[in-house]
Amino acid sequence: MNRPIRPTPPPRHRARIKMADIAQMTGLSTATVSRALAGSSRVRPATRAQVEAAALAAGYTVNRVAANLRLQASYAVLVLLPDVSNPFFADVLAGIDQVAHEAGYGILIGHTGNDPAREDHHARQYLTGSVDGLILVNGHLPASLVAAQRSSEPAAPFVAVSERLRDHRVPTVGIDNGLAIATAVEHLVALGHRRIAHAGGPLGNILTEERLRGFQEAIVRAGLDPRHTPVRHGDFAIPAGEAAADRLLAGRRPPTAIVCASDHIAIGAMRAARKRGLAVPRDLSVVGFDDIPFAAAFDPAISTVRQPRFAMGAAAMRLLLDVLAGRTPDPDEIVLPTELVLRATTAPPGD
Amino acid sequence: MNRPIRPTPPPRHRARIKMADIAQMTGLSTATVSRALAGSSRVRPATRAQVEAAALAAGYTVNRVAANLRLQASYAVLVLLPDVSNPFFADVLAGIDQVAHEAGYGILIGHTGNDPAREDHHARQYLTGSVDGLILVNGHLPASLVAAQRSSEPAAPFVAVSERLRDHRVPTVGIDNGLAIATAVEHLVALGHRRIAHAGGPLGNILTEERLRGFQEAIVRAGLDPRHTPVRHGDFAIPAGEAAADRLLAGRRPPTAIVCASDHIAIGAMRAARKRGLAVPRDLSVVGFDDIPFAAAFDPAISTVRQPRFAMGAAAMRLLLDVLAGRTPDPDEIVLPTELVLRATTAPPGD
DNA sequence: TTGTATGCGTTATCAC
DNA sequence: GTGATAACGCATACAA
Repeated sequence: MNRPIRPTPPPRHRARIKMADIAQMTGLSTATVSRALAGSSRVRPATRAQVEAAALAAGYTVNRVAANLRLQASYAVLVLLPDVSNPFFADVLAGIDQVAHEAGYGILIGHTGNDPAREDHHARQYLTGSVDGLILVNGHLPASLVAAQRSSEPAAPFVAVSERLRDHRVPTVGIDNGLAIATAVEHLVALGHRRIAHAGGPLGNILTEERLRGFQEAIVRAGLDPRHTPVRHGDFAIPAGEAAADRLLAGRRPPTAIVCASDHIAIGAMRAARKRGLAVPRDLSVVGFDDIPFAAAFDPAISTVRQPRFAMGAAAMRLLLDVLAGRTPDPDEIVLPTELVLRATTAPPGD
Repeated sequence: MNRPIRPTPPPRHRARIKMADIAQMTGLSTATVSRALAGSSRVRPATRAQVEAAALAAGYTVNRVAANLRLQASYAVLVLLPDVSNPFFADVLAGIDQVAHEAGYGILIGHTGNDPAREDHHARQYLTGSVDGLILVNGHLPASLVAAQRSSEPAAPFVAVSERLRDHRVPTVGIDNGLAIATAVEHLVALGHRRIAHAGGPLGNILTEERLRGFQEAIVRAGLDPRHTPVRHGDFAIPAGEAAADRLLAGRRPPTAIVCASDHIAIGAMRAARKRGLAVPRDLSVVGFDDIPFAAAFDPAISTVRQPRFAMGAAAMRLLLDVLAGRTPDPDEIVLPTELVLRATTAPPGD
């Protein structure tokens, strides 16, 4: 049991002014003050103005905690991110934020660092009142939610983005990873490449598996010899890409193109190529995945698979709003289209 | 007045189990259940075990909203970020997170998008109970906090990181921007550069001004001719860096080195150089600022000023803990050391 | 060691 | 259109 630690005794800084104070100042009841502040139509305009003036003068703001307790809702959702620094998430967040804002919801971001304990902590902590729902971005299903979801009870208020959850029926928005990779492979094949490698993500990851399968199927469809289409796995980061490419390029007949599972991997692959004196794209073509902002800034600018990040976030929030409103989302799995962005890292094979 | 919009009526999904239920299940009072769950020493071990078993079986978790209302504290802090995607913030967050975690606090992240309205919204919304304090990272002082801070009242529970707040006495942790830039200039001077330019951040920004001043003072100290040390301003992003360098390099006697106010600006500057057929560092030396993760991955690897991001976050959280504990932080302005990281974008001038 | 009762600051129901 | 009051779920002072 992880027991809440209560650290320092909470020393109040300055008695916060409350609704009763405003009521007293205006000579009204808290009921009327509440109604006026909430924008109820059942309060005389003059009264409302008076209340608003008093609140402004006193610097009063409704205590959300008390209101939430009474309302049994917070109009806020928690977005669980494994790693806030990943530029991939920025636009997803923006999409979530926009839809949430329009619907009168606020968003909070929880950083889990891929730590299941953190995920669980956040989920437990905030799902008991502080937020109305959860959006899981590329994360795992917090353990405390698994139990709830396993039973055939009404859907808990959460949805997943990007990474489909294994073995759980959770509303999800994502992309067709297999198709996206296949598009990249087909582009390289059309360019004349016959020895195409894949630098994939971590094994065990669903995205990795979908991309790997898409790669292999595209290779088969193109009639390429699987012996010349090697695959290496690592995580999604730069060093892993460099390591993967190091090994991929070390063979007797190295690939002329590498399809990567992330832009970071692509950057690592280009480092490896450079070390060997290989020029991109002349000696080696590289395709990334995600189209992070840096992809276009890199030298050479990276050809990559663009994910509709903003739309993914927006769709996820809409899904969550459905769940929160008690509707069962239909469809509950949304697949958004990707786009192959051709820049400067792909060219016909040199030899 | 921005009146709270209350969107859909909050349909409860499933009557949440509460402490009274656990009390009933165990035949104890809610008081004892509460004590057992809170880890009070004044409860018999057997009783505690019984309560924990029941809670576990029922999947019960304490309702934080109710507890917070009662405790008048949430043991959570809100970190306000202008832009979650900026890789600069990741380590700062990690530093905050670690110290917070050790002290029994949780952190929530608010994304403001540099929108004062958002900042204010977050500040008001969450400072009324949902969180105990605020950490402003590189942001502005939310309007609703300005009033509180202006008066000579006890410090409101918030601190600032990175960007010093103008005209307000707020505990702050940052770096010596002027010194940092000066170090870069001195390095270039030692290399033999005499025509050094500065591609700065947005005017009006405190960081920009400190860096600019540091640049100019270092130039004077080195005895360089100010006519050969031009300055351009833009925002901190890549395109601005490219534009600035475009103009800087267009003169009759262009600079042989550019000191940039961010790594992004440096990347933009290198694009501009490339367009003109200038090789970095042979024809142009470039120094960035921040040492974002990409700086080392870039080709060529960027020489840059490293900020102690993790330490900055950790120090900020410690400062906030002081304020939350009712202590007046001393010192209330912490300046952490930077480090010039030499990589592959600086060399003696070519001509 | 445990139970009873009260209040944290709101909002909603019901009177008026 | 406004006021009194109960209830949201929990933690603690006080009693036992």
